[in-house]
Amino acid sequence: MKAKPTKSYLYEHVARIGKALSSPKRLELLELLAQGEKPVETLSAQADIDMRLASAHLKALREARLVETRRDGKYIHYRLSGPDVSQLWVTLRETAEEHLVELRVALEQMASEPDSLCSESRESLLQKAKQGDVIVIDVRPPAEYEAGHLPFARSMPLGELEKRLADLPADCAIVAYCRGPFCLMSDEAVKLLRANGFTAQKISDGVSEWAACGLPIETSKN
Amino acid sequence: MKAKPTKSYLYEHVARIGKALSSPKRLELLELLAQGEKPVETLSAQADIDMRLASAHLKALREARLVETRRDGKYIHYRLSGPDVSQLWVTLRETAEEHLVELRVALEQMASEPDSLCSESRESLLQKAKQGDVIVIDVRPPAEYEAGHLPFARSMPLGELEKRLADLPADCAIVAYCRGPFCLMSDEAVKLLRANGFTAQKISDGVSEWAACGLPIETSKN
DNA sequence: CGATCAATCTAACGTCTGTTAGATTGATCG
DNA sequence: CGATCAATCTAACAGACGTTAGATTGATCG
Repeated sequence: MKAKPTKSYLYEHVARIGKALSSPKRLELLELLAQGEKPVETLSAQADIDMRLASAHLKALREARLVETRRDGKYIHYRLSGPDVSQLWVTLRETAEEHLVELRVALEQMASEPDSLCSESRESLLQKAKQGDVIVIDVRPPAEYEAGHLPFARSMPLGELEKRLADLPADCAIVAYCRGPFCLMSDEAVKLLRANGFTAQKISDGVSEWAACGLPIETSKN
Repeated sequence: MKAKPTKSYLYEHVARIGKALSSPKRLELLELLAQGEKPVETLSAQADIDMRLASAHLKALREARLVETRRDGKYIHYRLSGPDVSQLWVTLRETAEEHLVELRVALEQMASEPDSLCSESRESLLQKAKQGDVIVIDVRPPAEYEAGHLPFARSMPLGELEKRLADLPADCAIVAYCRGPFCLMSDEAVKLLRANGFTAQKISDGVSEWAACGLPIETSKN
């Protein structure tokens, strides 16, 4: 006769996921991975931590089965182990924003371009983008754009934006987005665009938030 | 000039929520609270832990703003600070079930009545319950039923079920539910009902899971 | 008032966790 | 083959956490 697992055994397993989500660095890595598969080196650079520390945190995430790995020569690429992980991150972040006032305050203080948030609904924005009434630009690194981006969005990495201003129509409203509400790249983009006479706004959504409410995501590579 | 909070400050706040979800006992308390407001004494009894330990864990949950308190005489009642907390618990549990094989295996092993899971969709079950084609019974304690239950469900606490078998029609299919997939009460109910000649099945949903997919919840007290 | 009881507070303990830094593995490439 | 580089492993430390048990608060009630 097999010993039946106890009830607390079930909660212990769920707590494994909770533990994985209990470190700020790991959450930052998760959000970066939500932008697409990346090697450890890139992750440690983008999260601004030592590669050995990044490796340790990624090991913890892997043991909680939230991420998976793929070897490619010298590089080991990490990716989320499913779209539900990205959904979990969004739910967790939204719950934090809902209940922690300090977080909402901090978010406001960090915005260098207040009042730049596009007030439109996701659906109507999608419609306008389709009709060409607005230009939606993705200011993340090209690799992240290729891994998945909003429909009708053009890749316009923040680093190259200044050089490529001429590619944008001066008479059309521009809406920028980046990795999500915690990412400041779209904010920087709006600042730059406005300084050059463009009509620009941002949305706080990243691909995770967009996908979390059931809207489609496009990929460029096959 | 005010010092702007850094980016990692944002993740630290989200990690506060993650930390709160990183302990098995706290998760158990959260699930109990998802059934409705309860005093510490009840929580510690139902989670089978010392009241002082329960109090410590509840303090951690309160500091993460996941629960709130209300004083009523000698008793301090705890409740979830919003429906999104219950939603977060469901999302966390589902992610764990999706990615942790050990958890799925343990769940199967713990069921004393396998193959008792009702295969119907939530919507069609709701429809049948409305028409009286099935009897839906809520086998949780009465207080939890009163705090919120599935539409058309009858309160039939597990402890009183045996005495009240006569109240149930012998020719009608019965569907039992309890606190959720981790709760064994509905399983016990099915066992008891079948032993007495009834046609009985269970659903793994509790009110949290039911509400999480947008279906309505009824309350009895005003 | 003093007794009772729910709940929290405090101190103590062993354990776990995040971080750092050095050593090691494993694949690539000249 | 040795050099290089990505990534992991290991050891070590300080700090945080879960648990236990005794002391304390705060409300009720005879």
